[in-house]
Amino acid sequence: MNPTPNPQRRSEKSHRAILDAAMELCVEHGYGNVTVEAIAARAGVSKKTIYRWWPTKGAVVLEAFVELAGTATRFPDTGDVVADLRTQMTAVLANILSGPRASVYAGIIAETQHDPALARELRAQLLDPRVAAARDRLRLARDHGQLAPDADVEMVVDLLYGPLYYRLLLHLGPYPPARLRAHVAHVLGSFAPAPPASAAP
Amino acid sequence: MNPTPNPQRRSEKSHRAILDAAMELCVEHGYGNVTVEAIAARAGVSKKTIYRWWPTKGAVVLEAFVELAGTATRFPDTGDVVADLRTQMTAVLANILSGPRASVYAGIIAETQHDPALARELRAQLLDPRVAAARDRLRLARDHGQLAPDADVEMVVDLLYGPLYYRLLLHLGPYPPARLRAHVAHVLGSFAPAPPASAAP
DNA sequence: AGGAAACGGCACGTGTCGTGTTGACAGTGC
DNA sequence: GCACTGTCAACACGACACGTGCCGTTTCCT
Repeated sequence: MNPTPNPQRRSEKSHRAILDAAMELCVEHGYGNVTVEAIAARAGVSKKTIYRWWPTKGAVVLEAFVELAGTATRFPDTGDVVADLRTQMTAVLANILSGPRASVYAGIIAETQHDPALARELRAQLLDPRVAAARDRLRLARDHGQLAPDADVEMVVDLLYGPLYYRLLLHLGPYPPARLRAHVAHVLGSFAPAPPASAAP
Repeated sequence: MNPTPNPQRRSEKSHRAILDAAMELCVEHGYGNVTVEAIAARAGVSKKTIYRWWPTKGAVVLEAFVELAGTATRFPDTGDVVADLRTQMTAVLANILSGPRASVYAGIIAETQHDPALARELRAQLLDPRVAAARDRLRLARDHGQLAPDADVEMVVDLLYGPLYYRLLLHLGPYPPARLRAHVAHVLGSFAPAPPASAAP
């Protein structure tokens, strides 16, 4: 079933051509209208070669996406949480959650709804590392007194990123940068440490 | 192309059987593993009959879902926004965003990523009315002084519902009821009117 | 009562999938 | 320098679901 081909003998040229062709075709025609045959044709590659290294079309496009997204979504640390989160989320919005690649990303997420293996890959390669990094950055801010000591970082991440995905996947319109600024400011402000001595339930 | 069949002559028996069969099969085998042929077979109906009244499988399942969801997602008005929102969102979570029907709903949303017509139907029949109702309820609360006068109700809705869809569609685990309570309380608390005379940017 | 129209049953052409087979080619080891 | 091993492109194939067309039958409005 799975002869596990030898990665050392893999043609890096074909590998690159396949990833490039997959991303190009998805941007041009939309994720759902791209077939494995079309990717193979554009890459000048046999369909068999694609199936040798990836289980499905979704896995191919996911790898192309991970590669693309991996570069521009790190969390800076200038000492100001609000500014740093705003910087990172602006980059995420610009590169992934809006523009021509947003619908491709949405297509991958759609595919994970009926492909558990792809869902695991999406989490393992894209989501989990970034969520962990976001939590780390928020914990750091909490330790430095920029967030309330009892702030639930998991809830913070949900509140920061949830609405972005919600609007993307439910076609509720884009998230303009100005709105993103207000969004980040409000969420983090709602977890600010109490200035003197008072608490609101 | 579209002879627009006469709704008055429609067989209500077949109509019901199709919707029931569609929902049953989706819950049993998962949205993605259900075919129009299977729905027709289970309903004791010709495939042609389904295609006469719906353009795609997604439209059939969406109608079944709208019918099911329409009953238990109204916004009560007891005077207490926090309690009312918690009540409504608990119902949404119990009936739609968790349990056996959650993955069916996720499957429909997935399909909208490459079916613009279905996306419009989803918004028109499910999302827009409920979002509008939520905004109305929040504006009422704002008028009654339970929310800050400058509270952005659109942002409130995004913060309330965004994380729920985010966790569903990205397979980040369910939203336990206790967490939902804390979530609603925090979000609405973050828009509470300032008690004496102070403002936090 | 009559006729139009929706109905169930069936068969068909299409497109995509994922696999199988073949012969050409490139890297490694003796 | 030569055989070996495994990847490569090319093509063919069966399986499956889609969406449509045609049939004779049944249902319901006028």
